[in-house]
Amino acid sequence: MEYNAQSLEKKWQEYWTNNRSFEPSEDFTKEKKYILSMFPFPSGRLHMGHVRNYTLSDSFARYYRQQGFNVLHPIGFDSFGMPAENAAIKNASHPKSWTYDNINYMKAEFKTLGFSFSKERELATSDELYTKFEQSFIIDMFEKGLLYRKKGLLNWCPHDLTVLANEQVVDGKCWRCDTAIVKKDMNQYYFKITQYSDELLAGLPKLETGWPKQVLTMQENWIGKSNGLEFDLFFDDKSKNKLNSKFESFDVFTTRPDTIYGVSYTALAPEHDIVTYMIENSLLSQEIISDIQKMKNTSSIDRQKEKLGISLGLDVIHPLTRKKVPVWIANFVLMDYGSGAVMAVPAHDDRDYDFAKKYNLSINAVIKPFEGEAKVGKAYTEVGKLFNSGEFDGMNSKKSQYNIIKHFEENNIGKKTTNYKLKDWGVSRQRYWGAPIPFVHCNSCGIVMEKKENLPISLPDDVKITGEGNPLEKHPTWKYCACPTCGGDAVRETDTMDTFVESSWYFLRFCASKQNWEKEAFSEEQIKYWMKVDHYIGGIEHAILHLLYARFFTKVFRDLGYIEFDEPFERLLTQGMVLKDGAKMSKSKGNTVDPDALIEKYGADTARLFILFAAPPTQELEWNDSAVEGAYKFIKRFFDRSSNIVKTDTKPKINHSSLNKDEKFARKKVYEALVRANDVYNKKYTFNTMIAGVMEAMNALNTQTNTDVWTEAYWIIASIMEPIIPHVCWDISSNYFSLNNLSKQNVLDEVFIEDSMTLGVSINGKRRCEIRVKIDENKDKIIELAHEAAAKWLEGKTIVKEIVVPKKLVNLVVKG
RNA sequence: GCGGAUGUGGUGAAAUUGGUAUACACGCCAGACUUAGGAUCUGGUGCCGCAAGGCGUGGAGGUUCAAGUCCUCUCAUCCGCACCA
Repeated sequence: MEYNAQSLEKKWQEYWTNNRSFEPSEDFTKEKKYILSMFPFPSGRLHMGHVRNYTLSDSFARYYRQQGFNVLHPIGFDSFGMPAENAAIKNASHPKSWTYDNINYMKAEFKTLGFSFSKERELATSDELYTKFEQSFIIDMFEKGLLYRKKGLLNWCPHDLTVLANEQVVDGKCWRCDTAIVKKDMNQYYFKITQYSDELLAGLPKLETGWPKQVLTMQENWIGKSNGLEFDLFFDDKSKNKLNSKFESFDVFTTRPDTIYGVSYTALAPEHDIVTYMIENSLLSQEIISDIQKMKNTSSIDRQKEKLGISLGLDVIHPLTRKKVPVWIANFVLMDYGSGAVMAVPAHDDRDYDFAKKYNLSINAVIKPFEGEAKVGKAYTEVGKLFNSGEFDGMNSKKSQYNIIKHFEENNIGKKTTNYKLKDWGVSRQRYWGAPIPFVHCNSCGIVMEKKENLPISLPDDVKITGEGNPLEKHPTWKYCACPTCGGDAVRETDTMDTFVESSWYFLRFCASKQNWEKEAFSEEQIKYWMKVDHYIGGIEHAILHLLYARFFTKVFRDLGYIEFDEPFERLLTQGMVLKDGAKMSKSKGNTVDPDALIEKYGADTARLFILFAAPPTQELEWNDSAVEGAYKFIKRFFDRSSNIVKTDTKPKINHSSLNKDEKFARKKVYEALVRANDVYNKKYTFNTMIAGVMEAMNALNTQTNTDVWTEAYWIIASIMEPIIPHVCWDISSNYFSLNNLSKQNVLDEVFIEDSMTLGVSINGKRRCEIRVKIDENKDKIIELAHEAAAKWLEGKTIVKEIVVPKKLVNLVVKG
């Protein structure tokens, strides 16, 4: 029979659908696995990154089904978000129809790829039922004080009168009309994620067994906990007068109190209150004011590229030396970290050093190395010995931090403080295609929560997305409503929510079976059974934000009493990007590979096999058309050679000792592949080497003709390859084994027993030859054999050392 | 700029974590079969060299009997930087 991927795959896809093969059981006494891949934004068509993501999760899901687990492997769509509006602007379409058309198309694509998703739990986050519960949670969080309103700086296009996302700002200009953007201070909603800073940080070590270390490190750095000293710097009288006595001092935070005597200037963020006051009261020249404006309108990343400063003509008094210290504005001082002001020690901080050099400010060293001298021409940032530091002279700089903080505290001029880089999470979006924030602004009651029975607050359908203004704000009627508290005239909040909110709890929603979706977000019983997610698979680009937000929501839901665990994801697998010609696949570069075309030509199994074989999942994947061809040929060979096997409902029993050398070797290779397969799902995720193992087994099988060996091999290989190339494996398994082999496979140790082995022989670490020895050969005999084999290289030399590494090699160290 | 990663044949990659570098595959070369081959099968293939041998894991040093793996410095590429998802 000829291998025909298209008809074979279609046949099994229909079979799986008709048999509801992948719907989880409601029998909660069975052992479960919850396999989740990050759900996609419905951009229109699947791209290779998606194929990689879902091939990985599908392999896990299928593997655990074979192992007898009750598997939940759901899928949905993260369907709110800006691209739907961008498409609407571009094609004069409606975000809703664009989104749901895309979803339908992509669902069909999932089917052709043979992904074993539970179709009955499919959801889109833009569904009203999803919005309903999300809004309800938002209200809960508001009541708990975890959601609040404050001013925040946004990118504002003065021409389109709209807020721009960072990606819509190109070189400081609006992407649509090229107008220079300005930063605008607007009221926005924030989640108080900082209330959980410590817990989010403390939870990281518990994830060490299941999460990649790099992700934990990135999150740790992102939360950015640091201990240090906080103190006030007081203006001298002259400066105080300049400021009309409005400000006495400002607050600074430092993680290096040991360098306090080295302070030679201080720097404020351009957004600092004092700067704002000086601008508003014309205490600075027009020229300086416009420089400050320019600085403020520069993105935080661009600001760090070139250090810029502006002298304010003010001085503060050093808290210990009582000397005058000039006050500057510096573009690298961030308003939202610490107090937006720093003490600068150019002698011992790289940034401060560059800045001082540029503006010719003094550099006062106060720490020197324990031995020798510090390098000239750069900041000395290492630990050392204090000098020029008053009573602290001679102390170890690291240890002096404690003493200096103590000194500040005893004299009541400063205190020990902990700071975090983590900021509260701004969730307001001034856009249409998102979940409305369920609040109402009432003239008499102020900001009022919507009543839960009125949820969901749905979006109006009759809008035109033009890219100008906020569509909900502009809508003629939508925002007008009665106050839920007093019944008086009120207006709805027109901000919608960040789409990261939806993706912060979708994994909980998946636990609920569809018949209860109207009634509740999820049930306690279902959550208890399915959570946590056993394997979570997605792109490394989500290492920080999405994963941190999902962890935050989990802790909040716990504190709201909805769930009983602290962390949502037991194990995390972060996949690398899919590249072509060394670059990320993108439409603009024209280097995309269309999954549909690939499936049409070779079938889904080929696409899946190539993707898992070409690189380990955590690494970048370089696309290669001829390697895809190779994957296809392997499957075809695998299918063709199934003609060597005989029909059976049970695995053949083989007497290993009666086999010849080639047969034994083939069997050993097959079982080696099985051992590797089990390792993949449990710890290593190295599908590529597991597949290589199967290929080795196939090559070895081909050197012998024993039908039992062939049959046993296919019984096992069709089982371990089924998670990867399911269609062809189901076909073979149903043709020959009544599908009985698609189940847990046991390793037979007897096939690994050998009586001799090969050892490498090295001279001075350089491999020269090899010897064959009995498995339990003693050391002296091994050395003797090594001497014989390496005689040529030992001539005229003296052996100074002989190293035997059991089961590996012999190294002879020679001289002369 | 800050934080995180990656770098091994012509190509994608492997190496049980300090122990025979290049498994498996692509490509290439040769052969077989064939009217034909962009099908299939068999064999070969790190680089230099006729050979002996030498060299070889981005680069430069170091530790070790032994380094792709550990240390120091350095270069290049990629991811994230809070309104892309």
